[in-house]
Amino acid sequence: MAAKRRAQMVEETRAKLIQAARKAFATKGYAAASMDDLTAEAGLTRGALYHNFGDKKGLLQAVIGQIDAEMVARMRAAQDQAETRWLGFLAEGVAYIEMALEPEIQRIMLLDGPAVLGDPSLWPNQTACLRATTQTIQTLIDEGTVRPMDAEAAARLINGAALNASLWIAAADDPHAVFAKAVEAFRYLAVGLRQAES
Amino acid sequence: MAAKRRAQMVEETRAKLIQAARKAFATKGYAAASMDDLTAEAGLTRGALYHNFGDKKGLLQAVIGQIDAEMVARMRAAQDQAETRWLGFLAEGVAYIEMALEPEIQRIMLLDGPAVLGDPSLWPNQTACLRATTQTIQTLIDEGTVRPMDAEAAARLINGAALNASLWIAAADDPHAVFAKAVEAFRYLAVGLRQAES
DNA sequence: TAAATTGACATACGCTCCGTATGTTTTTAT
DNA sequence: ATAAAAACATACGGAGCGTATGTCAATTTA
Repeated sequence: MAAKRRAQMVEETRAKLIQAARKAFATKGYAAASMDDLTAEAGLTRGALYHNFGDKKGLLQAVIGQIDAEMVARMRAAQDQAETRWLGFLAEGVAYIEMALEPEIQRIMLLDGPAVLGDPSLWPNQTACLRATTQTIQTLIDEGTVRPMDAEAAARLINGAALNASLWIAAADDPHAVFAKAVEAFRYLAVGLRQAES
Repeated sequence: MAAKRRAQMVEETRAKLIQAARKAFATKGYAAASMDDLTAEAGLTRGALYHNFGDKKGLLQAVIGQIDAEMVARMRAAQDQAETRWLGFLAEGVAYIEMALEPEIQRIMLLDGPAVLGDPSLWPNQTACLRATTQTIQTLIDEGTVRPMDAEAAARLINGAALNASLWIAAADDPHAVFAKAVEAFRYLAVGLRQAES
């Protein structure tokens, strides 16, 4: 039984560090988050951190990987409960906007992540979100709902539009009203992708 | 004549610092750019920097203000030489994508800027680019080319799409091919904004 | 024009923080 | 049972930011 204790303990400390990092990065931002404070709050020291993640950027990567997985799950959920594929695609976009409204996701995934690790498309995970959107669009192209075009290109632009919408909403005085405007504009934009009726 | 010498010298040192900062921020990134090295290359010390810009973020703001002005000028130029307003709008978007391909703009305006200063919509300048796009869209709405909708919302989503397109292109192995795909997708998206023919 | 004051910039200091190098203890392997 | 290795803590050095203080030129005032 001691054979498993080892790996389990390691997994626990990694989880503790990631959780503490999520909190610190989200509230203070990556640059202002102190590794000493961070590890202390997890009941550890910087030694554990450097042993497990190499450096500060490594820790950020781990945090991003965790959040990314959660985002994909939520996008799938939104898509699955839509009636048609097209509506599922729209729901996916709206779900993305909603997620990007959360301060934690905004700060870590949208602001600090790209600044520290470079463009998300180069990340190890390849931002699973983007893959999900690309796959959805490809399916819509195959079934003739969307014009024949590069699915990844469409996914990237759509994601970018949704992303900026979120940043806008988050900074607004009246998020609710702005959210409505953004979703309306988003639907119009998406319509541009559709195949002209034959 | 000595009355003007003073202000002129100040303006020169500010210009020197901003130029050195543009170079350093663009090549090393904001976080990795050392104020000591930066000012030394301008033939000055950190004293001048803190006196003129308050702190490191202040210097970044000044740099962003300068670049922003240049971007607006280029977008206007692209729009002015188009035949119709609608084509001018598309040209504006393409121009934005092209500009965002430049490493300096990408690093400073798109990555470090938002991460350090927060969302661009909260910047003092209010990113003049966005204003330009909003105004263009509003004109198109007024003349009936574009559906009645919130012009700023449309501008933000369009800008976001163009932005992500640029980041994608910049990270690609074959930028030229990807650029073509991105522009195609961009045009389709934009069509979604157009008024249905009556 | 001479003295005083303000402004522009340089120098010096302390503080925080990151990364690494070196221990120390517990587990795994032989 | 002893050697090796892993997990984590402790200790050290270096870099960088911001501030406080100093200095010199330029502008103002008398």
